[in-house]
Amino acid sequence: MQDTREKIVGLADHLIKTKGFNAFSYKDISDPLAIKNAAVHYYFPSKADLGQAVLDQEISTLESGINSWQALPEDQQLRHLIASFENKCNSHMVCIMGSLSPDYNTLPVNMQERLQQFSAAVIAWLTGLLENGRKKGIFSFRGDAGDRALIIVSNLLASLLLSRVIGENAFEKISKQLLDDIL
Amino acid sequence: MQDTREKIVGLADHLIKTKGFNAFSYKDISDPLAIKNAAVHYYFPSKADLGQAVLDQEISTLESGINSWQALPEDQQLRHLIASFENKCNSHMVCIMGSLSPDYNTLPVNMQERLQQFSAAVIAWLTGLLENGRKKGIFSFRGDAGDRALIIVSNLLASLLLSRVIGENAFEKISKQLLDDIL
DNA sequence: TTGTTTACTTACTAATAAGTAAGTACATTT
DNA sequence: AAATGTACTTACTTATTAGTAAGTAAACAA
Repeated sequence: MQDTREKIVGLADHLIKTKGFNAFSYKDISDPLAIKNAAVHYYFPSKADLGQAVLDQEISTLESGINSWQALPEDQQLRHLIASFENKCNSHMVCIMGSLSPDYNTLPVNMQERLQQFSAAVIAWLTGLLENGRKKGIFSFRGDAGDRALIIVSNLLASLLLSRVIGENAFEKISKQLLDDIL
Repeated sequence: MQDTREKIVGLADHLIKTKGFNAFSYKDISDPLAIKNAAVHYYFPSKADLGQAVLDQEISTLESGINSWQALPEDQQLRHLIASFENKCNSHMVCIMGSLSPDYNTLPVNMQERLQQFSAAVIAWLTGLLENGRKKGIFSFRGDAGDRALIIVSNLLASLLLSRVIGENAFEKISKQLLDDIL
């Protein structure tokens, strides 16, 4: 069954977002699935392979999300992005970038590359979104759209981290201000 | 000598900011100091004790920094804060909050408490700074000063994380926009 | 001078980590 | 019916981890 493979990747994704890549082991995956750790190694010989699979899934999930919002007005697309972060906040997760970037120096090279790919994709999409939205008069902000995209990504990422420590209203406050600043 | 103790805390602080709390071991500290791992355990019986010492030092360093800027105009104080993050960026470090918050769920309780203390101290100080600066006409921004403080902390924290992945100019761009938004 | 404290080292233990080699049960293909 | 592939398990190895108990050499105190 391809089912087990998907369950492993899903669990690994969740573990990265709750405990961090260096803080989970194959046992954390094999136990809940009621299989042996060697079964996880059967699908993903090394932890680097598993990490890469998680990032590949994150990238394709992002791309399909972006695609499905394509026809919506720019502010609605931005709200969808923010809503996806709100979901993570409510289930006490951080985003993949927020989890993996502090550990960046300790990650295998293949994971570093995918993480760069992921962040480049988010920023490129958001930059275009802001630019188009500004042209249409939906958004209003000063300065370069790329810089504004960076600010928004930066705030969403950090809001999940801060929510862990100072409580969940950190996310609300930050995301509200973010929208207020450009609408 | 108290010297060794301080060197241990200093090294641990650096390791947390470069590799993360769960990714360094006592060997990473004992080797460069040319002592045995048991010598580290002599000063800090458990890793939780060492982590607490690092956070206590971070808190007192923060407080003495804040104190030394007290007499300066508010924008100068903010620039000092930003400069301290720029230093971290240049030496390829993230801040203590940026490193520890993704691992928050895996941290011992004493470290969770100190991390809350640390973030509360930063935000309380920055909130007061922004409020005073706005009264004097040095800063100009909409909304609650506490929310704005959250945004600034959030951006500074995340800019160091993003710099790791997408390059160092992420920090420049974000910090520049931050100042532009309120000056 | 004797005893005690300080700052370690030596030499471990127990637990957990990632990873592997060989075997097995079942399904599918030839 | 025989051979092969799939999805695992059993049973390990090797490395690393946090942590500890007991010893030691030098400094200091009574």
